[in-house]
Amino acid sequence: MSQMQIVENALREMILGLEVGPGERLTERWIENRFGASRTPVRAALLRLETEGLICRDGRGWTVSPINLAELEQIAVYREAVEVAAVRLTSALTDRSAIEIIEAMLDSCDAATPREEWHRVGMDFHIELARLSGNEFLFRAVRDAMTRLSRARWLEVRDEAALGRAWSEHHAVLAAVRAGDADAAAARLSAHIVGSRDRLVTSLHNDRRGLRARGFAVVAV
Amino acid sequence: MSQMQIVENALREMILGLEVGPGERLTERWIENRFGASRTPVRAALLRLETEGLICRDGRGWTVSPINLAELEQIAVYREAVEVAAVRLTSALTDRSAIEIIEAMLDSCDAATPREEWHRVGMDFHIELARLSGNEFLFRAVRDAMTRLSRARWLEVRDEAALGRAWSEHHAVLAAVRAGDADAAAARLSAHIVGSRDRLVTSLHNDRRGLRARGFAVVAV
DNA sequence: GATACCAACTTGGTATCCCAAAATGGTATC
DNA sequence: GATACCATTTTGGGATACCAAGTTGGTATC
Repeated sequence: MSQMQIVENALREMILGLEVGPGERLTERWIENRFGASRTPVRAALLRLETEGLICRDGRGWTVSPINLAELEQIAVYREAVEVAAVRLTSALTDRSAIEIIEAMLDSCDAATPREEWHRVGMDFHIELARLSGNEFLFRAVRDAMTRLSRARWLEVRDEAALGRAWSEHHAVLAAVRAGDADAAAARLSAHIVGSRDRLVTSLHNDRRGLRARGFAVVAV
Repeated sequence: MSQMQIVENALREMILGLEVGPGERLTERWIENRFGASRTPVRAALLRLETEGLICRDGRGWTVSPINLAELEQIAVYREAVEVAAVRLTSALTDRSAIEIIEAMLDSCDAATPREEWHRVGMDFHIELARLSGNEFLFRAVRDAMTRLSRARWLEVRDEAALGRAWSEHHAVLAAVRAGDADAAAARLSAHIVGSRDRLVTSLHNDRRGLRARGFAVVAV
């Protein structure tokens, strides 16, 4: 694997894993030393991560994108549009064998499963469902939206009750898709996304003080 | 303006203007000489254009993205999802003054207007309508989709009747938006996008031989 | 004439060097 | 003690040198 990809992936993991806090400054030289690569691949990786929205230019330098409440709400609207379109296509599929795989993925999480895994599976549910639509652009849009939401969703995952609600909503969507009922699937997914947004915004709002204390930049509306 | 942006913009114009044909190979050294920049900004520009889908990796090198029929159809589905979501938001706006600006933009095109301008205005209609929604992600999605469609739409623009149909459909959408009728606006926009896709696919199919003769790579389904 | 093989060239990937501008930190002045 | 000013350092943008892998073209062999 090329140096650029190594740096890109490692840096993405650091950002998504909150090892570098939202709002933190990044210098090309620091990354260079941190990963033992030269500036050429480092800069290529930064350009990539910028298009993913994980970092942003800060004047002449780079900053880990802050968690932006207004942006999170806009993303919810955006992902509702693309996910609903995708799930309608998926509901029309004749071959529904892949649905079982997704359901099994959901069921693989139990009380013993670490939070990190719940978090990943919760995102992959949406991504894989969109992938099934067969539309590459809807798929990418959902994947990118989930990536952008990823850091904020860490907070939601700490709420046991919210997780249970989300999981049962996931199952409800899958049931409608399996039945080929596009309208029901769309309605349930839509409700899930709106509910998910509300839970996220609420817990973010409650935790803002704590986040700032940890040095995380959280931008309000 | 930085060298990178100069190279990026100039190269984008060349690609969108079909000055370099779809499927054509690009070498970093050629671009370097063509624009008098060194490889650092050239590589940065290439990485950017790759994320826009205008160029793609071809093994170890770079290629101007071919015009891909299957991809165009997928983009139509994608943009229908995001544009309809955007126009619903736009229809809910109380301040509709910006609608007049868009309408004036459409009306600025007449028989004396060069085809290039018709093409640009036709794209900007959709982009600006999405921008009015106020949702940055829907806006970017529409803009990116139109960029990806841009080269193929050059072909449609040559058809006088198709242009007239498109323009009257644009006006119909605007009328519904101005009336605040989100459902009608959504339905009309949706029909326009589907019709636009059909016209595009048809004319592309008819012209494929001519395109190949000009050295353009056109990938079928 | 076909083919196997090799040398020269081309190309993208990487490292490194230089530069201008901006940030930093210390110091002199009030 | 606050502040204006200047030297130093740091930083990102750009240019260039080098390398390994892949391509090409020619040549020797059969």
